[in-house]
Amino acid sequence: MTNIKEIARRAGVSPSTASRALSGKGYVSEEKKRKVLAAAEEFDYAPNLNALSLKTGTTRRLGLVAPEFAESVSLFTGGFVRAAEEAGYTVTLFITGYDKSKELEALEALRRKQVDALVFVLFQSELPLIAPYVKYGPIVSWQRLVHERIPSVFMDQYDGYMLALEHLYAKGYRRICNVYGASTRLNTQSRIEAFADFCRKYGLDPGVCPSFQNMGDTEDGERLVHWWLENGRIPDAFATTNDRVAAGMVSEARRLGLRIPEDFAVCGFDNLDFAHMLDLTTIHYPVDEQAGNAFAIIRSQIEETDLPLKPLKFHLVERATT
Amino acid sequence: MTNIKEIARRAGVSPSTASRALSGKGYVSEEKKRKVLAAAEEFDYAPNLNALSLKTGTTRRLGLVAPEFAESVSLFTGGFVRAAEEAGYTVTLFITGYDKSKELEALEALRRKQVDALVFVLFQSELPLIAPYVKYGPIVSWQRLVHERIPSVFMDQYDGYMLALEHLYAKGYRRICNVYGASTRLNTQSRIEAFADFCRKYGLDPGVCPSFQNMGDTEDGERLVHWWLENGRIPDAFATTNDRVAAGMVSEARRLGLRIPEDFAVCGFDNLDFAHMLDLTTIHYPVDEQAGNAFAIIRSQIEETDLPLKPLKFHLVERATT
DNA sequence: TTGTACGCGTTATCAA
DNA sequence: TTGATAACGCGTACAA
Repeated sequence: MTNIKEIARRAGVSPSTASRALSGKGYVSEEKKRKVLAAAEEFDYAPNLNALSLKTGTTRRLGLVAPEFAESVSLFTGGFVRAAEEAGYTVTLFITGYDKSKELEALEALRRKQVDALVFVLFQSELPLIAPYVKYGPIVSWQRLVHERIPSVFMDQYDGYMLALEHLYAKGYRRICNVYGASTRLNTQSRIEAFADFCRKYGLDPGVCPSFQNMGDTEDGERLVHWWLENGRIPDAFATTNDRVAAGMVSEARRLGLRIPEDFAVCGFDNLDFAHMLDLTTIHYPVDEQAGNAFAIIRSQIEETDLPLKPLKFHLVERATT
Repeated sequence: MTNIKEIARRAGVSPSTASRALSGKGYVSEEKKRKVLAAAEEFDYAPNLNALSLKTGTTRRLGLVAPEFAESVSLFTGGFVRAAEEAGYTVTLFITGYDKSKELEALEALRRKQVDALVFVLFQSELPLIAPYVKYGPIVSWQRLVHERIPSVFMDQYDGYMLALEHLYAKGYRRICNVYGASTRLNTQSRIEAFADFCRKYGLDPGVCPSFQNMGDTEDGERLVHWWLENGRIPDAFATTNDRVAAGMVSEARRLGLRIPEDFAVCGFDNLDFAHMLDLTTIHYPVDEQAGNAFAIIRSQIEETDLPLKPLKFHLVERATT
């Protein structure tokens, strides 16, 4: 509505004096300062942020790119936005629906200076397509990846998965079935390594149960229960991709009258909201703090400082399914 | 990086010709157009959105204000962002943590033209404080409220709650206990009315069970089970605030060895993610489409058109707890 | 069909 | 201590 010129006119000073009075930078006599502030108050003045952005070339706005908005993504988003707001940044959301062209739109927003930086929850596009955009501003990834210019705040799931396996071993389970996620993911590789090391450590036969890959949904978990019934009931415990799969197993088992953990044990991963309600043993990891670290990295790059990152740790949440 | 002036110089034309060539508006000879586009390509030109925003006074950016990101709020957010992106708008997030001053920051963002409009998931502040800001841009609410200038996309829970009650009645339950949410909410009032009408319709005594108010957490649900055990096991069914309370009841009952629905029935509300996993009977309502309507209202106001709103309906999701 | 000049709102620079 | 001027990047009215 009213701009600084108007305020200056009303206060009987020049725009630059008004600017100084309002920003508190530079010399202004007490009297004029008073007048300017009074005029600003009276005529409901508020600086136009777009003008500021144009002038400074910076927006104090960050973009967050996610394929969808559910579960741990909203946790991450919440953590990121809170960290950002605390430092006076604002966050704009880009939901891609796993569509590469939408990812490109977010990258273009960076290029066109709508945001100062981007966090990717997940990449759909190939890295070589993304990488050139770092010249327009910092890009950080939650998804685990290795790239010179694109830092990632992932946690190596080797440790977390080992925690699950050790727990199952301590509880007496010896025929553990691994239910892995997408086979292309580095996380899956880490888990496979963890299992190999685990078997070596305790002298277990890794081939006693088959493993599954590319599992991720509740429905996958439900199917696993039927597989278990129809294939000799071999595994006595399942270490699963995530809580969704675990939840599918637990609820389907319940429907079929099976008993957990007597018939078989289930250990989830993520510690989502519903894990508590299902009394699901699971592995918790600090999504919030990963988000905080993502912001810290971005801020360090933007403000050319060097903010410390929080160390991150998995921990076991023991409930009723093991 | 490179601006339109630079491109014009490289292409040997004036900035305005370059602008016309790039935007496709106005007359430009084919040859110069080609040259300009080639130069733009070569020198990696991308229009600066801040300059555009300054010039047009509009950002094509909307603000979404929520106290936190969990459950149905993330559903709503997802729906809203998708609708907005489809129409070429972008969404900036404001998380208040139930802090009024944070709400004010979002309102100030509107005033300072960082966003063109705001959606509030929930108001913490008093309405008279919010209302004046509509002069800076459209404000829409998800929360139910009545205000001349601030439309709301709420659904009257009378219908939804009646659906739950009718279902419980049809299943043979006659001693229904109402577990309400915050007593100040209009939704609670609607539910109370629904229950009164329901009792009248079937000639039931509304006082056969006590009602509860201000219930909303899982823990509240857990406590209710203990109340039921210690107070004569009177109600044969619970109609609850939301799925959280219902989930608390169901899982606590399970832990205590009670049987649902034999000992008592439970009907939730919201149909959240975990309702499926707990096999919870509940009332579903289309959060997504409410979000779509919120966006439609905003867009109608901004673009001065008149977009149609989708009609919204509750429906019962019958599962194993009734 | 093209180019010049101006304004969007702000602040930094510099001269007074 | 103050004010005129320029500049951020763009679009566009208007003149040529």
